[in-house]
Amino acid sequence: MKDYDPSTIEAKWQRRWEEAKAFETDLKKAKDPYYVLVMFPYPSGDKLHVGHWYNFAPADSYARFMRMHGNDVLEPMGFDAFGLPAENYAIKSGIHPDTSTRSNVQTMVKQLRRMGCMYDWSKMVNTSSPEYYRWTQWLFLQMYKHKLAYKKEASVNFCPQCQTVLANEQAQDGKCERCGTPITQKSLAQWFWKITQYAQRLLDGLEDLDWPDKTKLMQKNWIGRSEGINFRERVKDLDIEFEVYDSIPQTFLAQTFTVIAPEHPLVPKLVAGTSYEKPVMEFVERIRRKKLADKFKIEEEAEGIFTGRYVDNPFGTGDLPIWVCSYVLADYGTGIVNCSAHDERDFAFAKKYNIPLKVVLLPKDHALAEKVKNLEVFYREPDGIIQTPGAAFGMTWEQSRKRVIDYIEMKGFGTTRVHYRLRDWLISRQRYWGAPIPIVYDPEGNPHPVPEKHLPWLLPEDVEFKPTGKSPLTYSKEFIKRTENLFGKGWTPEFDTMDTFVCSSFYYLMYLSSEGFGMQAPHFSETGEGKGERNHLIDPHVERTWMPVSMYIGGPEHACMHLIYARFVMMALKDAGIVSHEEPFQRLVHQGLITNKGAKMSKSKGNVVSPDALVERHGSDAFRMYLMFMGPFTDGGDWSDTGIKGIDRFVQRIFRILPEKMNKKCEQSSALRSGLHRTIKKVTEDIAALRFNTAISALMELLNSMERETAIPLETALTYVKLLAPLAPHIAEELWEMLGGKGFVIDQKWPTFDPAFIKTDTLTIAVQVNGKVRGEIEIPADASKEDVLKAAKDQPNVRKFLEGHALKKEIYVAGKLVSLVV
RNA sequence: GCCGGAGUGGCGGAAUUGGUAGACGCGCACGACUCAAAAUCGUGUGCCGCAAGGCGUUGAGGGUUCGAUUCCCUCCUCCGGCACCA
Repeated sequence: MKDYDPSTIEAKWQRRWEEAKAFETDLKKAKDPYYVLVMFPYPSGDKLHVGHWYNFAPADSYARFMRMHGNDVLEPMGFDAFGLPAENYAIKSGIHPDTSTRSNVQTMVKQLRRMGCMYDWSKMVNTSSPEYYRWTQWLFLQMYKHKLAYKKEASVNFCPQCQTVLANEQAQDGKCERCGTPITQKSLAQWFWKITQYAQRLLDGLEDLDWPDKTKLMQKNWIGRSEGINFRERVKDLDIEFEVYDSIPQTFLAQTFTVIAPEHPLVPKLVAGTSYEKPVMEFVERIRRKKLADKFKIEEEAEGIFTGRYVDNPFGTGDLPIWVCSYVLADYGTGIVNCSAHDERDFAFAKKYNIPLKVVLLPKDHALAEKVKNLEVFYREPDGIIQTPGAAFGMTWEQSRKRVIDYIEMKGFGTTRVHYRLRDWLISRQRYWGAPIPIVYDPEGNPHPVPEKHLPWLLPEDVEFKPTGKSPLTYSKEFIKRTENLFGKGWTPEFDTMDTFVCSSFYYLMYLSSEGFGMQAPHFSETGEGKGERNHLIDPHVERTWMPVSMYIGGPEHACMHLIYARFVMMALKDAGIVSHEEPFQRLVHQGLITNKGAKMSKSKGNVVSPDALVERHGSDAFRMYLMFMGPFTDGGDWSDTGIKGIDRFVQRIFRILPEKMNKKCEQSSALRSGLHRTIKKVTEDIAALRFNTAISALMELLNSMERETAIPLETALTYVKLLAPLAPHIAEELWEMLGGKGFVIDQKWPTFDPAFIKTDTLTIAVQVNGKVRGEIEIPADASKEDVLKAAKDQPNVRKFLEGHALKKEIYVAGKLVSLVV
């Protein structure tokens, strides 16, 4: 028997699959659509690494498993090709991002093909191709049309390294999501998408999604729904009213001052024409400058200045001085907050500026209570006791909440309101390698959408890549000339491009779009270009049948970025009547992260592991099975190739034992039959739950027992090959052919098990005495409880431990064990 | 600080409506084959014991139970997320 030689056999089956167009899915004819999607990769110069394999290969095994269950499976692949790395590479090397991206895509497609996954390459997408970003721009126009896109000046996150603004979601831990540089705050006019309008729907929708609880919780926290009171208040001596948001209204009688954000438009009005105007406006300007100069760090100590104005406090607890204060957020709540002794920051701020405080909550502990009363220590605990006279007196902080809210509403001081932490999505980027925002400005500076007939609104070529804080597109003469030619003299284009997360917020629809109505037949090209022109984003029939994505697999790092943007865009498209579903991804699974020496693989750390050499030596099947066998798919782990040998041996043994032991005439032994059905059950359940590691170990166990048989019937061998097919597709096809199977094994029906065959005639029961295992007994499967207990007590070693003791209790767990207590 | 998750042999890991902890694999040791090595195959692999058998054990400590990796409490360590959101 020859050894299994992956290089020839894998190439052979990849060719056969392709010739038969085995993995091209007819979207319109599908009866049982099942959409398996992995988060599409960035076409980086690092090429395909072990992490991609760890993600893609199990996803493919699952897709194959679903196909063998009779589903019409779509498993597409594409590239999230816009973005900073290609542009940074261009700055360094002078090579145009389009050139390097095309070449990277070509290399990666080649590598991906060698994996032998069921990718339907006819549907490939590349977000940087004009055929694709035409739709990214179309999406922008839809958002603009439905008043979900707007431009405003706001304090935004800015990365001094990348020289661009970033969305809230991309400022992680105060650092740039891409390069790790500390983020600064800057006030700039930028384009936003109104994701906040969907806050409640994004929250409610989570309920019915089959997603990891952790991810749902992260989105929930990110949306940050908070219920509280909006107080209506008046400025004393001025005809100005405003609202103040308070999510913990229990303190309202303790409030002694009010703070307002420096950027708040009310600030100038408060101080206009008074002696406070000059110092206050200087203070505001100083904070603004700090933000402009990238020097404003949020963790710095709070600063503030008195405005000379007071709130005409309706509660009758005295007027509240109004302070401008650096720690107040302009875009959360109303930008104005009432302060009390029972908030830690307010407490510190008041002490710093000698603002009077009032205590309304005391701990039960007397010594501590004295300190709290004397304002020596800050205090706020759920079990603190309310001291203010009235309905809430004597209640705990926690209990009093509802009572206080009812009282406030009854008195008409304010009304309950809901606020969200979620901010609008900042989509402008001052970078080159992205989809240009399809907006032009008239000579007065008013924005106008670029008409759809001019899409794609092409990304100009004649630019300067160097990041200067100015959008690279401003250097393009062609871009400016193009705008003036089309719209008239003095018109200028928007120079910013869109966040790449816009491109990826709807790509799952683009995979489905290549066969829609009114579109030319698609054709595949190495770069993913060449999709025909069409008038609709997606065929409604195809969208109805194929959405939402049945199984979506990707990293957990996207929980509050891509995964929330995509949901928002889908909802907006639904409201615009473009799609019928509200949620894009029904089931979501996060693969684990593969690290190297404990660190995330990255080019800068130089610890990226290339799979190419291992695939060359052991084959795609062995390598993917090794990755799946390492541990649970959702766990990941530190990279090591020790142990791939075990899978290599397994593969070679399958290839040897199956043909060697197969005997068409032999009978199936009852032990083998039982083992086979047990394995079918285990493998079926495990793959369905993405527990590939235990599915593989079950197949190893069955192989071990088959090896002990003198011969195995053909049917058993064929069933084994089918069970193997999702996990090791090439070997399975080869064996299927060798054993005389018809067609592709991937087109066979998945085996089913018969519970009757799993049962065995005798069972082994453990016998415990006082909780310790003292022996084992063999019993017939249908033995009665009495017989089992009798046999247990007769077991010689058990008897030894029972002698001389009175039996207190006897427990029989059917089919498992007997527990005796003396 | 707040919210999650996880700690099992030399290693990756298996087993949870509470029921024989360590499946499967790696590594290691010994043996077979070989002039030899690699590959392959066999046996063993928590501790004591030739064995029968005994003892121990799932981060630490306590609790519930006939029985706890699994449930409860306290603590330790690690990982992930959020963090001037009033």
